[in-house]
Order: sequence, then structure tokens, then C-alpha cells
Amino acid sequence: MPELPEVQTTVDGIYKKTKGYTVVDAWTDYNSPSHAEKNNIKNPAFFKEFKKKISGAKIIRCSRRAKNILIHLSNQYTILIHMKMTGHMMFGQYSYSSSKKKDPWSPATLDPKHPLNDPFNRHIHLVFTLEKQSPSQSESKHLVLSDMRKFAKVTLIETKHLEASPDLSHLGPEPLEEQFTYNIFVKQLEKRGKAPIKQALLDQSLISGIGNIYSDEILWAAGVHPQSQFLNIPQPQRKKMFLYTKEILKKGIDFGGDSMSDYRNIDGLPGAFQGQHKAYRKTKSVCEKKGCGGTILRMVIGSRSSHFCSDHQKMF
DNA sequence: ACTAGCCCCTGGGAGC
DNA sequence: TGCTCCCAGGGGCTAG
Repeated sequence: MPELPEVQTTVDGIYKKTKGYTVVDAWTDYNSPSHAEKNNIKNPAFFKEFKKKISGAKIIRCSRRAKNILIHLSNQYTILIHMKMTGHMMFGQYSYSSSKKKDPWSPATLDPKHPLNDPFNRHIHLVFTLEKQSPSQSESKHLVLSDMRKFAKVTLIETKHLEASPDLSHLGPEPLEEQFTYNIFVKQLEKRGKAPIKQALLDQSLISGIGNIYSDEILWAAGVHPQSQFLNIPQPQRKKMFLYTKEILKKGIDFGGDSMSDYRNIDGLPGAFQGQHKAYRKTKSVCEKKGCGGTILRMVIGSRSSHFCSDHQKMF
């Protein structure tokens, strides 16, 4: 599922592929007005306005805040995309078939082995048609959102109001920024110092961008049991948690994200971090820590599954 | 001010 | 083979 490293990889990919392109059209089949928020393209009236406002605008920059993709347009608006569980963005050439009611968009290529033909890439519910305005490159390209379970949220915010918007204003600091120091890490986690540390790490208002996979991996590396309370964790383990938070998130980016589930990059290709897991979804396997010999267990904490070593992850 | 639990959604896997 | 049921979970929301 897209966490900080997957979203960062996506954002970098979108920027590389789409900078300088102009949005000329948008299409969606998200349509759940009974549950949709007012400011979400799942609301048909909102989508109509959304499409009108983004059409003709140029993509000038792309950035990330927590697990949100931010596509900044030349007209002072920013498209905000939260991919939730199963969303991922891809860039390429697609064609539309009006005869197919379900998933009518497919890659223009017919080669079944082409990465865009991966079944996980065939749940396209949002399409931006992009054009370069130079006559030599007038061919249309598409930036699409594949989202098997349709949890994604897409909205449009005036760029100057971004940080103050309800989507971003509650978010805690970015763990990979230089300003994110050990003191800030401690200060943030102390706010929920009595909650299981697993839940505190997932709390986006404390630290941004960590999800279920990376929190399991950070706690495994630091040797901390997921049910420990932060207030009881001694300083050496706290320092390890801090260092591994940065290190493991960076490693996730270096490996191109985690595709154990359905995350794919901008080209429709899987990342490789799933091969690096030490804990997440390794239930019943032998702990890989040198000389440990423990077993990876699974436990539900805060209605999220948590994976940890029975032996070297200590309860504090 | 907490937290537990529901909800959105669909494909994959287990069990029969 | 095919049906039913359970599970995956980010984050918004409500109820307690």
C-alpha cells in the first residue's frame, strides 16, 4: 500500500514525465454521491467543476505531503490525490472503449506482457489527458489512477490555501526532512506516550507518512515490541527507532517502493522493497536477525495487523 | 480527550 | 468447479 516511499517514488515519476504538459481533459467513473464528501471527485457535481478548473492548466511542479500527491498547476490550483490502500498513478498512452462498461480504459499497447497490462494496473478510475503545446509533440498522453478498491480521494485546492486545508493541516512533521530531529521525534511520540507504539507510529498527526509496512519494519529493526508504550521505552531504543525511521523510509525509496500488494510505479512496474521485509507479513517465519532464532508473530493492534519477532523485540 | 469499531471497496485465498 | 465467507487496511467518522 502506498506509504511515504511509494508516494515519493510516484511524485518523482509524475514530475519527471509530466512537467510542462497541459491538462486538456479529465475523465472518471468514480461515482458514489451517497458517501462522497463534498470536495471529492466521487461527487459528480464536484468533478464537473474540477474538470473545468484544471482544463488548460499546465503542470508546473509535483510534491508530496505525508501520503498525499500534490500536482501544482499554473493556474494557482493544486490537485491533491490520496491513493489510500490500492491506488497508484501511471503515465502512458491509453485508449477508451465505449463498449466496456467496466474498466473501459486500457493501455494503447496490445502486448500482453507490457507492464501496463498487469492486472493490478487495470482498474483505472481517473484519467487526465495531457498534451504538450509544441506542435512537434502534439500527441496525447495520459496520467491515470488505477485503484482496485476505489478508496482514493482526489480533490482540488487553491495552492495558497494548501497547508491550511483540512487535508493537510493536521499532519505531523515529515520524517525525512533535515529539521526532523531526535528531539522532535520524541516530542511528537510523547503526545501519545501511553498508546501502543505501533499505533503512535501510524498516527499521521504525530509523524507523517508511516504506514503498516514501514512501522513493522522500524520496530523490528529497533528491537521494540509493538505494544510497548513510548513513555516506557529507554533512550537507546528511542534513538534506534529514530534512526531506523529515517533509514528504512529512505531504503524504501531506494528500492522503488513496496509492491507486496498492488503498488506499481509510474511505468506500471513493481518496486522491490517487499524483498527486504524482516517482519511485515512474515508470520511464522524464523527471525532473520543474526543469532536471534525467534519467530515472527502476528497480532492485531488498533485493528491493524502487526508483525514482530517473538524474541528480540522487547516489551517496554 | 480518549479509543473501539464501522465504513468505503474488490480480489484473492481458504473451506466446503 | 463454484459457491460463500473472510481478510487486507488508510483514514474519516460516530458512538461510547
